[in-house]
Amino acid sequence: MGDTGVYPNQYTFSAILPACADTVVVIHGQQMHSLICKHGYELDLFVATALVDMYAKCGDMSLAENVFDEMPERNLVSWNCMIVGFLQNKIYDRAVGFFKGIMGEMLSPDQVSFSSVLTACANIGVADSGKQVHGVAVKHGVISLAYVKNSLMDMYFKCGSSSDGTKLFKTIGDKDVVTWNIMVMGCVQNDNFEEACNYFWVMEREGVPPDEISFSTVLHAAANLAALDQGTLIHNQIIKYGLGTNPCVTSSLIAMYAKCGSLDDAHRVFEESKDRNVVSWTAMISACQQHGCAIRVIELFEEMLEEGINPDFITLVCVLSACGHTGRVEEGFAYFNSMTKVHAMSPGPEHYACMVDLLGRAGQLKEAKNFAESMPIKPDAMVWGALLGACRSHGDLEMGREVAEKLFEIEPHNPGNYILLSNMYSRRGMLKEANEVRRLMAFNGVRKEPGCSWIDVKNKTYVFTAHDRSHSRTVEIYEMLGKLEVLAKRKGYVPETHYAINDVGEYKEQRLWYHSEKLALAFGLLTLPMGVPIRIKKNLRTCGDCHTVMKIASEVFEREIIVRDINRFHRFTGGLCSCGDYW
DNA sequence: GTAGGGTTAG
Repeated sequence: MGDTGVYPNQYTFSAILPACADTVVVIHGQQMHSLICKHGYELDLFVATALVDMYAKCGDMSLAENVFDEMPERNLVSWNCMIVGFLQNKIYDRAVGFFKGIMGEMLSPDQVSFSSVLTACANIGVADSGKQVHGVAVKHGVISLAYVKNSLMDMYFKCGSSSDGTKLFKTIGDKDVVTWNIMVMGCVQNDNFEEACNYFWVMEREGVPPDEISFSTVLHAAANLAALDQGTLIHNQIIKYGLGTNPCVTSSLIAMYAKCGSLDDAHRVFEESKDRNVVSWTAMISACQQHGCAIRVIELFEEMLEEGINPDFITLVCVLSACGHTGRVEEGFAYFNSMTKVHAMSPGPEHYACMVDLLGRAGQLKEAKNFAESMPIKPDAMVWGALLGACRSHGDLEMGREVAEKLFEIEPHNPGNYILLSNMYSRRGMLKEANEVRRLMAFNGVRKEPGCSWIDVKNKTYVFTAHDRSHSRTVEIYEMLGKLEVLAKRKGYVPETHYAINDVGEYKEQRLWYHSEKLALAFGLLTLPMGVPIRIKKNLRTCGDCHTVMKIASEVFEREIIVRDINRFHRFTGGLCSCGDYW
């Protein structure tokens, strides 16, 4: 255009600016901005609004605000662009501020303003301002508009008022797929995974076709329930709706199968997926990580890089922790350094925690501590938690105590830290100190979450707590455990009594023997036919003693036993565990 | 020219 003697006008600039925004490179936009000034269109309402939008999309809200401030006149779209800009740049309180600004002018907010500001409120996470916006929306008569009511509902769920969210859901007559997705997600956020699945099937029955977001959400719920049957049913629906190759859906499928204990199915989905992106690769990498296949994690990561796909920060969490699992200290450091040097990422607390864990596991406790203390960002609970875990594994009580003190300050309500330190004391026979830690825990009002395990037999779920005697086949279960005890002791089993710290003497040994996962195991041995794997799920980490017993049971009964605890899988066969005794 | 729901981790 420059050579043709034809000059761009305001329409040209309004049309070209969105393209600059799409490149998300602020430099192009700034060049265009200079050109606009040269031609004298910077004060034009439409051009300036497009400039605001462009700067917002390029992530520079201060430049966007400069343009906005210089505008001689602004319409509702200009204001909305500021709200959306702050929202997309995660500066939520300013988005709310600009919403209030609209009402200070003689303008009336529209559904764009409402749905955007409600999303900002949802992200702030406190219902106060969201509730006020609710009132304003009612006054402006926009409450029945789909975007507004959906955003409002989502705001209530994200701000912890799920009863308000559910109430709103029930009043919505014309529920679209987004309405349903928010409801399913609302259940997931409240850990009501079964209810999440139920809502999904109701939606399906009511004839609302699920989209990829519906599937990834409900698969997340099924994964959390470790419900393979449910997950497989959902997979059938995915195929029915033709979303079997959608990368977002395949990522969730891979994660679901992995979390339900079926690495083979996860792998099959991954192999069959054609357009893989960083998320689906990471899902597969993480699946291997959860199943203790650290070498495969590193192989997959290298394959991914060869295919020219850039990792994200979650990929690196998996890779670094795989290096830690296999004692690859040098490789771990090389990958860690590659984050800044090759992948242009700055490591987050998670990555530093992985490195502390890596050094700690390798027995380099001093180096691990130095690493934590010389981090460029302030070490958080995750980092100190990794170091405490290492102190426990290597029996460094002195450092453990020091680190635990820090953790008690940073996160006084996490029971895990107290239990870890207390167990370190009792392992050394320092029962008085162990009890003191327990007392401190009680003093701070912290309670250990009661452990429970569950097992599915013939489509029914049976839940066990420690010492549970509520099951109708309790007598047989305890008989089976007695039999197992004899066989285990014959194999050289010695109870690892430091895992049951509150008790003393023989009683202590007994308490250990009736942990929930052992009860579930006994029930599985009784009810499931040979050749069928015994799948047990636990809400906490499994204890070392149970881990030992599971290994022995897999050998003496010739059974495959799969225990899914809070953060990983243990697959026991022939006296060995897939985790390589590392978890 | 502006808008709602999520995917991979520990």
